[in-house]
Amino acid sequence: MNEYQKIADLLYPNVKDYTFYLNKYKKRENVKGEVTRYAPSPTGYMHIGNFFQMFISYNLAKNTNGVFIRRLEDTDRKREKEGAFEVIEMVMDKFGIYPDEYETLNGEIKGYYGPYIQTERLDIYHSFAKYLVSIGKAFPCFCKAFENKEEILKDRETKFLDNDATEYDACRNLSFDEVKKHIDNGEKFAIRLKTSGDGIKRVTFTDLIKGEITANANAKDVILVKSDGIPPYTFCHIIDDKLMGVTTVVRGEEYISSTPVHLEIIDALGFDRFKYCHNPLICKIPENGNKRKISKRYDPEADMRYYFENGYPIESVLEYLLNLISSSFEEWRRNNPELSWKEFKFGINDITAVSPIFDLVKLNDISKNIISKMTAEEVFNNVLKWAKEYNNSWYELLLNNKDYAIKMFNIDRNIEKPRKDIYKWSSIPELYKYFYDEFYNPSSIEDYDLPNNYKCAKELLNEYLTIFDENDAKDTWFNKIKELGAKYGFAKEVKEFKKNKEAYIGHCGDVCTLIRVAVTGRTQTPDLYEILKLFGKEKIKNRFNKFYEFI
RNA sequence: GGUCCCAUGGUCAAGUGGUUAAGACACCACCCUUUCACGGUGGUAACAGGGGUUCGAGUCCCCUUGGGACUACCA
Repeated sequence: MNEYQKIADLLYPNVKDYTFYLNKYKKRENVKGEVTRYAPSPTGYMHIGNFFQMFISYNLAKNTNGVFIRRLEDTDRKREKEGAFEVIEMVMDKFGIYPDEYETLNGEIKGYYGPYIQTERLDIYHSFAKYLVSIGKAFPCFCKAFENKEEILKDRETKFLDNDATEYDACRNLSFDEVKKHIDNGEKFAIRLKTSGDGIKRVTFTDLIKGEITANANAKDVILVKSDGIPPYTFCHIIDDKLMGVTTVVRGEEYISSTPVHLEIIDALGFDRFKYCHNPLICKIPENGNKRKISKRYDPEADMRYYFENGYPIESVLEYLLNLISSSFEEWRRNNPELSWKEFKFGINDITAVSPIFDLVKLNDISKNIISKMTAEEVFNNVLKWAKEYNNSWYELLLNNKDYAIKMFNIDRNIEKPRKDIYKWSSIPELYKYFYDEFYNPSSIEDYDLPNNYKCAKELLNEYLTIFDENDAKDTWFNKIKELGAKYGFAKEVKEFKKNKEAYIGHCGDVCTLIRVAVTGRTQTPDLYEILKLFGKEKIKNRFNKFYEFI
């Protein structure tokens, strides 16, 4: 037994040989497509950039008939945020993105390559750490870690000053006896990689989005296992990805610069390298004009829960993201207006290399189109679902008279050119409240900027009530309005009015506006004919009477 | 400081050596029109700068500039 093996045994006396795990987790024989994973750490509530990356990963697996894994990377106990993983589970669930393999916090496991929670895999990591020590590619370190971020920042400043390309640790050449002395003292140890980097060597790897990247090879004795016995992301993701048979690592482009470290570890372990796909980061442009990563601290839309609270249909968010991921999505959508986004297959080459700027206006536009294609029933169900969680009074209101609500949502819908004014469910109350008597709230007629017609408003409206028939066809209905208006001095045709403005007090459109205002309290509403039909004579009469108080 | 990534209108973008430099969103105008929408037509608006290579450069190379990421016993 050589010196390295003796140290390894001293450090990890009771650990299985790493080959045990290599044998236990067999290669996936029947999977031809890409095996990808989403590996969130529960350090914050789900961020849109995080979701973006997850969504790319998911699609890559789906589009190639591969496997999509969700793995919880909970190795940073200090930064762990309670409830964060539950939010991730909830968000994925609501968006209908189901991993093929996963583990939930209440212990439900799906897949043969688990556990899928990293803190449940510590023995595995220790085996591989022991192996690296035993072949002299890693070593125990007894130095003191930095306590906080300030210390790190301060240390960084001095490092920048001398710009040393290599960073070898003081403990890298400890003998067995020296190690034993520390251990016997009861000191805790971390494991560091004994880098073969010299600050001159370079590495090249291929990124599926950016192409070939050449960078400085790692030349730091990086931490493989922290002194609390838990490895950092750097080490465990490699072992997990290997054992779980991951083929392509999809992650944010902030990881490009740490890839050389990962490569050295992979090589040291004797694994095959993975394919990499570093996706761009979603950005914002704040006041100062400089692009920056979208952040939950400043941008409410960065938190995925924003879309639930505001009631965006999940398809809207997904399609917007697809639009950012692949430039060919929009054209595909135009050519396939009826298909689900799930039918859209994009290649990895379609993914843009540029960090896109998040555009809420564009998202809203996509959302308007999606909602305009829904049936009234679908709208009703969606609004109801939203209201149940975020607007109790509207939940009651809608549920109270479902038929009425559906008829209301059906106005200007299910036609060739449907109305497109809803992009999120939370705007429904403001948009539709006047359909309910308790919210019918007209103000003084002068406030509506009508032509002079308010002088005869009451008589006209009263007479309209006598001729209104909810069974009239639209043409008949409109003709009646024209005739009635003519009696009071309104032009029957707009063109006629424009030609000879002096002869009339307004035109038939003005009569409509008056009726519209009287019955809804607004100058802007969907189709008036449909509204009147839905309301019926009695309701119209009541509203007219209330409106008279403001004349 | 160092390393890496990125660079076409306000935004998303097409473009793979020869184009009048697409399209979408937003904006503006007009048309349609009972309001608002929808729809239609048109418009404003871009290859960051400088050098090369080439008969020819948005496209290839170099430099500059600008922006971003990383540089932890975080991920």
